[in-house]
Amino acid sequence: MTLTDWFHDTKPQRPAEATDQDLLARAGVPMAFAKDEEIYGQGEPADRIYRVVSGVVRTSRFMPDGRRPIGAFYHAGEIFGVEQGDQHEMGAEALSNCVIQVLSRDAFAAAGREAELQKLVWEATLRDLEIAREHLALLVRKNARERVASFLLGLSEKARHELVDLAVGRQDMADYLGLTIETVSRMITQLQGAGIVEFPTYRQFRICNRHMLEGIAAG
Amino acid sequence: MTLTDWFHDTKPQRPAEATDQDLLARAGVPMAFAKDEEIYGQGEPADRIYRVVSGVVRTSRFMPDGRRPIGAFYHAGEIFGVEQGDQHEMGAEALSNCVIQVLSRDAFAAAGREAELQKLVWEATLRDLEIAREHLALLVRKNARERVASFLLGLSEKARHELVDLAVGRQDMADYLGLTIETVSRMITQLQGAGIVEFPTYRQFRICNRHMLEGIAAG
DNA sequence: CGTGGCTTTGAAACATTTCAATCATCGTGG
DNA sequence: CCACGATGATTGAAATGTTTCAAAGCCACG
Repeated sequence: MTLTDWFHDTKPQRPAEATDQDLLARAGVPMAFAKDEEIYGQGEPADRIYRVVSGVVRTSRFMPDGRRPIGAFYHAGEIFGVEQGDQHEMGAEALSNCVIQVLSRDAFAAAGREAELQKLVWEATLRDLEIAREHLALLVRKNARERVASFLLGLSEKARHELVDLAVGRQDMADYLGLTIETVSRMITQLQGAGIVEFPTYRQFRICNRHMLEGIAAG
Repeated sequence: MTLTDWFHDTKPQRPAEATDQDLLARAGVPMAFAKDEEIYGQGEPADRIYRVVSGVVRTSRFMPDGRRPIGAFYHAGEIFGVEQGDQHEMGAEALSNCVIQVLSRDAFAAAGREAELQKLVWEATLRDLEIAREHLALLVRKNARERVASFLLGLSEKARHELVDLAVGRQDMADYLGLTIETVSRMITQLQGAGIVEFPTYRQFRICNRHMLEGIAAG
């Protein structure tokens, strides 16, 4: 599928998995990253494509004032690190121990898969835009309780087990949601008290009443 | 410049004006829209490309709950209405009386300018992403005063006169900034009281102390 | 001139942050 | 293996910022 095809395609676009995984899976090199390890830094050359095999990755950008707007979280199966320019606008770090499959852009070229590469870039950009817009809507319209509920719900949709791994600490949640640690903590306590979610440990939870959680998240 | 060229271009990408304007200016049909008129609706086929000649346009999306996250504001010279799918994810409306140059996508095809069209789509998407990210940073990290200051500053950069047209009412500002009308109003009063900006009328302003305004906007 | 829509202002209610203290958890070394 | 210390999470109380509700003011338009 070339970009032109893509462009004229009438169906709603979904991050396609099949072909991406093909090449990445065949030619990509699996690499392990430890928790908190940097996968690539802001400003480094963006000459590789990454796919999460396991673990959770976060992209974020450091601002002049020292604070850190977060781009997105990436979970197993998701592709990241694909950027429009040739240097990374945001850095990426492993939030947990991760296995990441890595493929250089040159490998695409070598394989004569330019078109596929373009498609990856395009899809990654669209996905980023969609994520940014949803995030925007969350920040504009939702209060603390709703934000936390949305966040947990979002995580649970990506997760494969009933017991969901938070992967991030409270500070990261707070940054992402535009709240303080303390507020996040209070909201979690509240949701837990209402029997809607359950936190066996600080970093993993289970949804007890999905319907209610969705009600809260919707506002 | 094809998309492949673009992709390999090393320079930081800026919404290019030259070629876009060429085709749009030559083949585009100028149309007038009255204030508050809908240019296209959410869900309508996205088969045209628009460029603002004069006036201000806003894109926004209606959410299930009735509220309205705003995509962006577009001023003279900017291109909008270009979308990845073939229907508009957001509607567009004229915030003031506008002149908009319109060109159908088919016209690009007819002119054998597919590549240019692709480039337009690509650039528009990148710009949207950049706007969304900046907006995100604003909402996550800034308080009411800083948000309003940033907004005014942003408008003034797009404007061509010292006396800047707001184009939007307080309600629109508030929606965009994630605040209430009243808070926006108070912040404006405050900035005015401090002699940083001046509002000769409700809908236009002048920056008296740009340096200070920038200081506030930065946080 | 009114009238209607938008804006400003005020006061009280509310949500969130801040600051401070306590508590849990986990890894480490005794 | 347990105790300890460090890190991160929770809780509380007061302060702050923002919203809400209500009223008054301003401007544009007929």
